[in-house]
Amino acid sequence: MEFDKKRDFNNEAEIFKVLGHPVRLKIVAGLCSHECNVKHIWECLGLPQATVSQHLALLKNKGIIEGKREGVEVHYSVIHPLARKIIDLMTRQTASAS
Amino acid sequence: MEFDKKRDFNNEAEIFKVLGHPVRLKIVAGLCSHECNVKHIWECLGLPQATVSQHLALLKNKGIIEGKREGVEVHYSVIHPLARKIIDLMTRQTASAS
DNA sequence: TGAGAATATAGATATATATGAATTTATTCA
DNA sequence: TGAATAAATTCATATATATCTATATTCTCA
Repeated sequence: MEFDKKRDFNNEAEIFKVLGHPVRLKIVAGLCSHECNVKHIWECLGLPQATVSQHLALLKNKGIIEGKREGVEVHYSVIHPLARKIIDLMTRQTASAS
Repeated sequence: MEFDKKRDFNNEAEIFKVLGHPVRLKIVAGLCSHECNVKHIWECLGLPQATVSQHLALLKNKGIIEGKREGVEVHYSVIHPLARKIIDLMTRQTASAS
């Protein structure tokens, strides 16, 4: 049976849902190549600090990124293997996926 | 600059957003292995017909699936290449992605 | 043509999410 | 300690989404 009531993908759906926001996707894609601090992110993206911070909090709660405090700054990096693979796949697609 | 204000992933984010719902993800995953009609889907999933139909409409509008009418029935299949690859990646992960 | 089955759509309502402003917490360093 | 900077949290509000019920559409076939 290809549609199995019992075999669900709830965890995976959670991941997609979180990645399914342009700002968060941009953040995760950026963090995939360079871990960095929060200020750098919101300055680059031209977004309010609070907005970025809230997106980061969500990403952290879902286990997609993790933050390490280094002095005054908190450095974030992507720790979720599937998320990383998905971003990889996506960025390799370049323009063909629109 | 790893966070580029101009280089966005809006199209990709749309795809993730649509896949980021347990029911839709299950539908798309199922359709990846077998195209089939609507009744089969909602019967297997144990969901109201209207609910499934609306999820299908959304998936169709986003270009992830397409429906072909065959007599009384409409058969759906996955047509979005990136979506297909993502589902592939996901199902290959099995239990490791939770 | 008209009954019946398969899908789709509309409208209503509950819930979730996004964002901005203001505030708070955490940390450094003079 | 206290000023300054980085980040997180809270609260209010606007917007989007999910789902249900009811209804409409599309097609087949007797």
